[in-house]
Amino acid sequence: MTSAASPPKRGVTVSVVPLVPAWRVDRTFDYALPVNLRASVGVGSLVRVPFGARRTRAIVTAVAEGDASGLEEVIALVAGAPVAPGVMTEVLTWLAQRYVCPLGRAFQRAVPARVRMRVAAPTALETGRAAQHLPSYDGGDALLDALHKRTPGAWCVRTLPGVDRGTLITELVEAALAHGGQALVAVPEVRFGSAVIDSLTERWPGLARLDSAQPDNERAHAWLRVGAGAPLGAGGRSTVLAPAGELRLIVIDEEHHPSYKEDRSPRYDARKVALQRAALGRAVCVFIGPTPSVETGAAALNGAFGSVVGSRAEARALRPVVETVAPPRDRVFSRELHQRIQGALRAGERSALLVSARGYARALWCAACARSVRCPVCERGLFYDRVLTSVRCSHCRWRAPAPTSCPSCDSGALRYLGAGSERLSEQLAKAFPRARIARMDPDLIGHLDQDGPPHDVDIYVTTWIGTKPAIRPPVSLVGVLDADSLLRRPDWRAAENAYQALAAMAEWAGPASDGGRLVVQTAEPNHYSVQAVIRGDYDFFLRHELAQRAELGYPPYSELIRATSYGMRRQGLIERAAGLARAAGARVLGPIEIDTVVGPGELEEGLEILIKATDAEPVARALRGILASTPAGSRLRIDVDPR
DNA sequence: ACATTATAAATA
DNA sequence: ATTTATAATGTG
Repeated sequence: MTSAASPPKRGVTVSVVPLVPAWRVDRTFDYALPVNLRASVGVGSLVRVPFGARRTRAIVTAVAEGDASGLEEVIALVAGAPVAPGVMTEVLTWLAQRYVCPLGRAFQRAVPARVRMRVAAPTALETGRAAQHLPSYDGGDALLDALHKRTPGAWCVRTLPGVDRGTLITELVEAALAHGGQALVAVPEVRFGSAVIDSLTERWPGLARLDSAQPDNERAHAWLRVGAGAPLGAGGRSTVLAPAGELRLIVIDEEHHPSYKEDRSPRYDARKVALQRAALGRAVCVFIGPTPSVETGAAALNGAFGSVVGSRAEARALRPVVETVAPPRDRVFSRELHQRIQGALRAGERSALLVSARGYARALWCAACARSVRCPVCERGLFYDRVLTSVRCSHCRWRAPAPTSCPSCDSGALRYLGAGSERLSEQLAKAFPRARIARMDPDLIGHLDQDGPPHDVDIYVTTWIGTKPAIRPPVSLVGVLDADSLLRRPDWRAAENAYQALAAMAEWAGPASDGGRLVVQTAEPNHYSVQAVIRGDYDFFLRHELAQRAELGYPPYSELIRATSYGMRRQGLIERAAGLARAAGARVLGPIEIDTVVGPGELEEGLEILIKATDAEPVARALRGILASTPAGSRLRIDVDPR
């Protein structure tokens, strides 16, 4: 950054992105860099600059020698380590373009909450242990070779069920950092802890923990340590934006997980960001998990990604016995499932039962007029909470004391329909009086911070939230009571999510050789998502799902953008968006009317279109113009790569 | 006529 | 986002 001895004293100009998330400031600004800052400020530095009538923080995107007269001067360097080194300024600029947000909002994501702290010089990582497990995977040696030789590229590692991914990821990091550089590991859902981060911490206690489970200041410190060159950082979705200037490897654990999509602006998909970052920075990007997303599976299939898989024979050996039974009409769990639970109890083994609804009853239904009690706000069915004796709408969160008589015919013949986790526990207690039954649902989950998973239970009753590896007890029988609620969701990803959820349940039940058994209550036992779990065959699922996606033109055969307009001028706004998308060569579905929940019992009316494009980026560029000039009182929300 | 409050414009 | 100029509205 220092110009040696250049007699004609020329100035130094820096271009910066002010951290101002406004469309009016969607570009870089130039400042003069005073002599005293020339040694410490470079591309990626966080600085303070005069901006309008005030001062604001900004990130440097370029440094050039030249005439700097007439420019305002940079006031100071704010953080001791760069927050966007290497290719990060390019990545953030790309992110703002693809995900249609102002530059300042994208660049804000590179800055931690607290930033005024001293950062120690980084210490090297102790590496050199030979990989034990990866070489036994097909393609594992090729991936290790690419890491050693620093051959850039993207890889899909499909792990065997029940395998400890922490060990595999440790082996990847060892190989990548054998000759220096930096690595980042992103994991989903850090709230209940992460086995992967735990094993990385065990191997390298000094790693920079970037996850939100850390206190703000420690997290910020870890972020700056990465900026200062710390070799290894690990954390949640935002880890893909950590300031590693010498990035060699970026790992996305459980790549199929929905938490990799940010749900506030900038609505980025961390997987796409990781790929883009690796491509620009010539790093290796590894997606690892037991059930890769369809997009990633397809890329591994057609050779766009390198592919690493466990042997099919081993995968088959690790699956449980899987049974499907028809959902019983007059009760919650079938005779078959009842017998299986009894069998497990006799053998002294634990069972888990998965219910799709929390609370007591999924619906309140009037036997006199055959109508169910509906939400006055959004007209959906209400579920009944017996503890609070209230009814609640699962969509808009509206709630009220439970009615004692039918709102439409005033009859007192209200029945509880569809068992929630609470009612099921009650029925189980009657059926198996000596069994110890534990219940877990979203209302109870806050209470288990320190306790961890319940171990002294015979039957564990839970909604999907209680199946997360960090909080579930080990079991040998898993019963999914309503697989059809997964398969029939009106969502183009329903089959994929159903397969992934059922495969996770099979993994929980464990191998048949250890007595593992999965019972799935479904009216569609021949659905390929169910069949793929029975066969323990990911490729079977992928083939069938890809055929569907091709037919309907969904990813990976297109990229999606969802646009939603709100406010007085929403009609005109959404039509303008649709017109621009069509002009950019995309297909547009809709608009349809939608209600967005803005508070308990509060809905906002909107109009929504779904855009299918071969490449989302030209469409995003076209839509950018509208966003910068939406009429007052109206809003347009653009979601590229919607979840 | 002047103070208070909403609104728009600009940011090197 | 924040500030500041400007317009709009209210008050004595």
